[in-house]
Amino acid sequence: MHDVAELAGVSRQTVSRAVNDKGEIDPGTKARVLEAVRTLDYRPSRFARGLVRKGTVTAGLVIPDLMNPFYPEVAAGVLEAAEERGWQVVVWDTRTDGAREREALTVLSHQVDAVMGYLRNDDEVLGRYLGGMPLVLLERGPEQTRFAAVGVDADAGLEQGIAHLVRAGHRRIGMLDGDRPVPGARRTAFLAEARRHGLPVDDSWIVMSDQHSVAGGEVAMDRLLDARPQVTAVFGFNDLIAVGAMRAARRRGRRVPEDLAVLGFDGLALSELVEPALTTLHLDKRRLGRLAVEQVARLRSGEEPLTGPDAWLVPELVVRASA
Amino acid sequence: MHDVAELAGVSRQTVSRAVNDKGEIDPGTKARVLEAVRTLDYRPSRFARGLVRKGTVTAGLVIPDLMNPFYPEVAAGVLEAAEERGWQVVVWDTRTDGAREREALTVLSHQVDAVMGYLRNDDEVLGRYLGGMPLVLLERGPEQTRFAAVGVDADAGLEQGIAHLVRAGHRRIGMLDGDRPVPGARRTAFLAEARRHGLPVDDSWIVMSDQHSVAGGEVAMDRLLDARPQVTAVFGFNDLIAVGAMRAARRRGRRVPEDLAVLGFDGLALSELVEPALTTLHLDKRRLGRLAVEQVARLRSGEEPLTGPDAWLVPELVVRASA
DNA sequence: TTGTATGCGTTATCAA
DNA sequence: TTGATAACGCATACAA
Repeated sequence: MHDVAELAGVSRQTVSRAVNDKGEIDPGTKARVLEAVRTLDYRPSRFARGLVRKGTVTAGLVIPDLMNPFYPEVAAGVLEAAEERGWQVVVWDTRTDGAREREALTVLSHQVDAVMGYLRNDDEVLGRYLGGMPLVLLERGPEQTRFAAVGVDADAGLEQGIAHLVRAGHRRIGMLDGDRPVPGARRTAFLAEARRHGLPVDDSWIVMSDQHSVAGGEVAMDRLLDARPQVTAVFGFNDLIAVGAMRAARRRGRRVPEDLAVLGFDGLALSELVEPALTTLHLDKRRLGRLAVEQVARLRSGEEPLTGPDAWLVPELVVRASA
Repeated sequence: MHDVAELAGVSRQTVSRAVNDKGEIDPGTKARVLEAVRTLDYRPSRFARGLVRKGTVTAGLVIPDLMNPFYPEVAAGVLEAAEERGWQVVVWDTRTDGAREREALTVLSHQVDAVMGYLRNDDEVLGRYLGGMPLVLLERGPEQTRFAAVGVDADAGLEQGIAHLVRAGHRRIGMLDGDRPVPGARRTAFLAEARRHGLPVDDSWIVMSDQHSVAGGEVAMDRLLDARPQVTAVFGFNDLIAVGAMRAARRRGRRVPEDLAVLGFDGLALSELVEPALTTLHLDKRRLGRLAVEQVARLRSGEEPLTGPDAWLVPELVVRASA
């Protein structure tokens, strides 16, 4: 800025006026200044600006895997709501790696005003890396964290899902669980519903899929079919895993849904496109993202964050051909 | 910071030391300072920090639609490469809206150090909104812009694609084009290849799909089948449109690939999951994203940006069941 | 181990 | 219409 002022033969203050399109400046000098700006390729420092002009809000969004179509949709909701508030969003993909997640927090805690995201590290670790930064957790049970959170009501979802399967006559229902740091709410809800319906189902009917992907679902389904060949229906942790289950089952000669019913979770666009189309517990992922932004806003304004039903979206059973 | 220093009974300098984990500080005072930090909920201003510590780089990434699985994959590449360089990325979803895109540029030009993305506005407009900010354009032809760019070699792709269809005996080949601000390279390449092979194909065999989505592809395919019922193969602007084409064709009683061969573009994960699996011109989208980051780095360092083959990825024909 | 002085690049205030 | 001066909040060099 100093150089520009010198080249244009004015003070730095006048440079500021020209660059920011203020009034109170002679059109001639303004042109001269802008000319100097161009020749010197000068651009104002965003830091100096931010220091003196308050009001720019930047939030961090941490997600495990952009390749899983679930997260882009949540992110779309976040970006949309952030834009409406005039916020910017720095996105970080941890590729489901705890260490990378901590790195993300380290960096973001210095560079943004609040963080939201799917985080695997536990409260204690998060607190250490956060340094007082407001945090909104996605998808962590209300009693599982001291931070503000938004998430999914797995109980309500599985109540519908299992009831649907049982209504269709299934009793030997397996589950392909996702690999999560905390014992998942979906698994817990699955077992609770199984018990409630008196199904002959316990932990041995659950197989972990170490990847939240179609490939992971295929592998897991192979294992489930080996361990529990008598299974007639399977609930997938998410749609990708459920699609993998369908593929593995069909590869092994089982027809879907005749020999094996498949129920997914999330309601991805993909679920309508596979064959047979996937019956799934559909979630409003975009709304989840918007809700996260609202929680951040509450944190920032000192309001009480949302809790209970307001912060816990209920999935909706969408019945298609697979179950 | 001042308040913290006062509460802890030290100078601001000592606060800085405590907060930044420097040596040269008595453990006792450090604890006292951190205590004060906590009670006052103090967090350093990222602007003041940035002002004094150089080196934080933030890039902007502008994409048209996070819901189209193509873009998250590019974004994943961008984030990955950015992380390796220690950069942060502010993501903006324009929802394919030119005005929203200009707003993004307005904001980002003040808040980041460089911008990359899929932009519809033309060079002149971009220049006006950019204010000197370095820009890397994705997917704009080399001769179509004065900015640095990375993209896809549609010619090379369609050469393989059309040759494959012709080899299988197709001559009446239609295209479902995407709706783009500039006349698309894919369309041009499609027509050139059709001519080269002497196919009876011209603009009347091309239908615009106003949405880059499965639904858009369905609608467009309906229109194509109405206009050109004799079509035996169709090339979709992208995989989503191609999948839509398959669905429309089958809905109207045409078998794929027996009655209608379908060729996609992009190589999304989805293309393997639909039935029949989609033959497509597969693109390394993650690499595209990484390349964009490299271009930004070159721009920043004053190096010559990549051009020609280095910046233009060649798609690879992946033959599956649909064609 | 701690404090003082200085500067980072910008805008706001006020005087010229 | 312009310029001088004082913040903005922090970190670095140097002195104590």
